[in-house]
Amino acid sequence: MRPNKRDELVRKALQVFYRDGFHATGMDKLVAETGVSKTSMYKHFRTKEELILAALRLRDENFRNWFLRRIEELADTPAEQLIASFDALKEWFEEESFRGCMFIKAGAEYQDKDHPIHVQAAEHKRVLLEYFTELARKAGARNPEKLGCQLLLLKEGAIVTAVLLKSCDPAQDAKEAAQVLLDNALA
Amino acid sequence: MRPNKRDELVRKALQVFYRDGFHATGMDKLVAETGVSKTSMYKHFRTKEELILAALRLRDENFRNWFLRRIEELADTPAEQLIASFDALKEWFEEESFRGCMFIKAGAEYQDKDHPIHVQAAEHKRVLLEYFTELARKAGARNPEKLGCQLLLLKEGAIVTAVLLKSCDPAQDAKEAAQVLLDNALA
DNA sequence: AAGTAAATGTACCGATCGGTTAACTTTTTC
DNA sequence: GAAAAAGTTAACCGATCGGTACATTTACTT
Repeated sequence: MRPNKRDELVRKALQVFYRDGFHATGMDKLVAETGVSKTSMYKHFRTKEELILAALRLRDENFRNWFLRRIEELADTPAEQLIASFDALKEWFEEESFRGCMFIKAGAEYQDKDHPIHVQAAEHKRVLLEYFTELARKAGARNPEKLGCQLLLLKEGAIVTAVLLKSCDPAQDAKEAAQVLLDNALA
Repeated sequence: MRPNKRDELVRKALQVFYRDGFHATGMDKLVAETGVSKTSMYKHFRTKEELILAALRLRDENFRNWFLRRIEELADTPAEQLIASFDALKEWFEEESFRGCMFIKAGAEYQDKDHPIHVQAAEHKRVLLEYFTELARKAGARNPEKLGCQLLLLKEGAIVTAVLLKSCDPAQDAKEAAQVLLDNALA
């Protein structure tokens, strides 16, 4: 049971789950797309749920790595970084493979608040909220918790709007809104 | 094929789809919960997709009826109504049966932009965007399209955050953010 | 009351669901 | 180089998927 084989399976599963959804993706499809046999798959992951959780962990790592790094590349000060995060979002939306937020979708397909998949999706959002809040604090916002949450609302709203509406430019509108909220929180 | 029977089936299907999701809800479960036979169900709806579309239409009607009416009850002027919409949202979030936005979930489970279910979910959001934009115009906003979209972002973000995070109060934070954006758009 | 058309229920279709059994290769260990 | 351990395979499990065929019951027309 080579660990790199397992990683490869998680990577591929992540792709397919993100593209096609969780319930809509059967283990047989995963097995066919990875080229591995079903028994091998179940040697690496005891259940489909365990595979989904592994895929979500990888997604969390990949996305946060990319998002935070990109923000730091785009801006230097905390205040500028809060705004730049919406430029990073825009880049994400414009990727051909963009299909919305995997954790929103996970939370939507597994709605029970005690379900491990729901819990893990919530954890991802909680960490991002902390990141925004910390940046807001460093930027000197009057109420960093509130500003952090408000910017998170804009980010989440922009994501679901980018999925459903092509008429408007949610990343740009969210960025301008963020600027107004930030100015207000600093004044 | 009494039309009221059909309506009753759609009502029940809406409940179950909203509670358990689309892919996770089989026609057999629907048939069991409605007490009708499978053949009858398929006399009313040629496919599961047709039933889902009917349920979404009903949801669109129900939600918009409630939301717009509640906003008008809560406030008189367009500017106040834009803000009051977040009080209405808060009431929705606090309902025991609240499970997020059915159209976000539909768009998440049927991601193909040409899929009828995705199209109908997008249409719901488009209509709400128009509503916000029209209110923004009547309120005298400098750029009503932009303000309308920004308030929609706050609304959508508040919904997905209400589903995933219990730590913060998304409706309240969204309301205060909306007030800041509105003031800024009127100044 | 007879005829008929709509509505219903039972039983079933092939395909796929998540998951397992048992035999077979490959690799590791001594 | 043989035995044990690990990894892989095809075939299969009962349950459920969306959807149908067909016989039966209900309701309306005349």
